[in-house]
Amino acid sequence: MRVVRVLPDVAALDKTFDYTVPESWEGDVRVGTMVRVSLHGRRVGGWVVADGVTPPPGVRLRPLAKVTGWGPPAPLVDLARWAAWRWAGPVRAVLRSASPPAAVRGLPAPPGPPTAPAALAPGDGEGLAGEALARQRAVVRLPPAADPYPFAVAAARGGNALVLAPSVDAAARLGDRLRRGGVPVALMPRDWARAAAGGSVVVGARAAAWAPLAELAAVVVVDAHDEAYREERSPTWNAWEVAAERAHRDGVPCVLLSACPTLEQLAWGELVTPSRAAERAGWPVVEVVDRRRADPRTGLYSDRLVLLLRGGGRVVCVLNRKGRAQLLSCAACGEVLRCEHCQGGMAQADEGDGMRCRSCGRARASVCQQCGSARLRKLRPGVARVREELEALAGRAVAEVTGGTDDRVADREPAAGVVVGTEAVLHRMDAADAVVFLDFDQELLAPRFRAAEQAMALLVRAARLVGGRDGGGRIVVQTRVPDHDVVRAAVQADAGRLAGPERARRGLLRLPPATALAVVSGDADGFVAALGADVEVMGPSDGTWLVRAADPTVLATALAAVPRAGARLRIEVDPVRV
DNA sequence: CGGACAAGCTGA
DNA sequence: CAGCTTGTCCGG
Repeated sequence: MRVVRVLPDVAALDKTFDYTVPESWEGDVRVGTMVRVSLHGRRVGGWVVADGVTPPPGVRLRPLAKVTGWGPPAPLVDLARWAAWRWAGPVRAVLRSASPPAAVRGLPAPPGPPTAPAALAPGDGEGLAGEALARQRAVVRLPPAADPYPFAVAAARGGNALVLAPSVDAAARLGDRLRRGGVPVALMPRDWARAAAGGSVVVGARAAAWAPLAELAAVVVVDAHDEAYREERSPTWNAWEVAAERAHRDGVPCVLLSACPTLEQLAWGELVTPSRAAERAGWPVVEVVDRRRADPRTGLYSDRLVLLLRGGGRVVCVLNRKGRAQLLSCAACGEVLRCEHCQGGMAQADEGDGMRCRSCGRARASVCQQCGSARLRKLRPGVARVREELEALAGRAVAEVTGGTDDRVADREPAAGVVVGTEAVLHRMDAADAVVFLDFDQELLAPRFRAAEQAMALLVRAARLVGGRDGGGRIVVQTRVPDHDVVRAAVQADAGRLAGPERARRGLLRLPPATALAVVSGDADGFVAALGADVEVMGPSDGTWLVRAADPTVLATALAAVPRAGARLRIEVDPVRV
């Protein structure tokens, strides 16, 4: 009797169980197949994770209850195990990402060969693509305005390529272009079955790293630095790393494209750069407005900004602060307004005249706790307030975009207009004549160890809206730190200038990639206490511990060595912020 | 996870 | 001691 091992899709049950395979389903069951089984009197879904196993003696086996359909192919089941180890989470969660969104009962016939060899604009990055694909691990520092398309086409020529883009939208656009170019495309997750059938280039966002391709030919990751590639839920796997591991296992090239590759990525692969002239041409002009000597009363509004606002054209202003004012002071005595309960800073309430504590959320009237004056000064105005002030300065309508606005601004705003928003505005718009970072220091000096890389990524996003140097668009950066490595790298259109100093800083502070980190929270006292000597445990502070190891392998091994039976804890490996 | 079952608590 | 809550164990 054939026996398979099944991992049930049941939360908090990371255990496998053996079942017999009824003869009528012989051919439908293999490693990865999605099944239903009876477990403790109920029917649950799960994956076949091993075939032809010898069950432990003394258990009465039950037959599989149902074959739901196709699931991740065997090598991906193995890769899922690796990812679960690498990011210290349940295999089940990873297998879910690797499974089709709806039951797949059969695969379509693979498409024929490409209808037309995908055409490329001559010289348009094709040389660089060839150069990159000739390596097993390449990081191409592709400037913001350069087109990733030639890389996708070049990868597709070799057979079943996997192309990842940071958003579903970006993936769909790239997929459309490939399809128009005559390349058969499977867009994940919609075309899961077509991807599994082979013969197509598979294009998709984060979860497409788990696309069911057989005989992978090459991997291309577009905008590989993008944090959208990181899964937020535990296990916090990163799609570029999963795709890279996959390519490595299959012995095929993996190419990461990014205008600002992360230090992890630079450590992983071989850097391929375009010519200095090409990289320069791919960045817009970046203007620095030095605010060190600025009158504090002019606040966020430099003469340069006013000139741009009045000049017509589409101007996008970025300020990463929501609401009206995030910090207030008394105009009479100068005291900063603080919460009477927790001493946290008070923010202006979104509606009405009151204030709300940013830490504990308690509300109170807008009156100075020191002198009772009701005349307040806004120390940190938010987007809502800034919109009103920009409108007054510009003499034309200013639209506000926040995380809540979900449609694309391009669809409803005139071609020339002023838009202000949090960084979400950079995702909601396609084009602009200028992007102004009203307070870039907030990004540069943010208390997160990846702040510099994240700030650089914002500049890259902004550069996408305004285009390359010859298009005439520009980025304006208002800052009191004009000599910051990020600012200099962007001004000189040379992302490489950031890497060296940033790597040195991280090394000094023993932060990734010099070390590997995990944040452990929840019911974790026992867990962290049992961790081995090759990791360093700090904390707890605020109920979370920080675990540090020499590298990701040591970290994963140490975390995997401690049993977690029943403990309700969360482990975030490679945290974005610590 | 969720069902089964045992041990512990309460009120008459 | 029935009736209920709470805790622990276990699944093929």
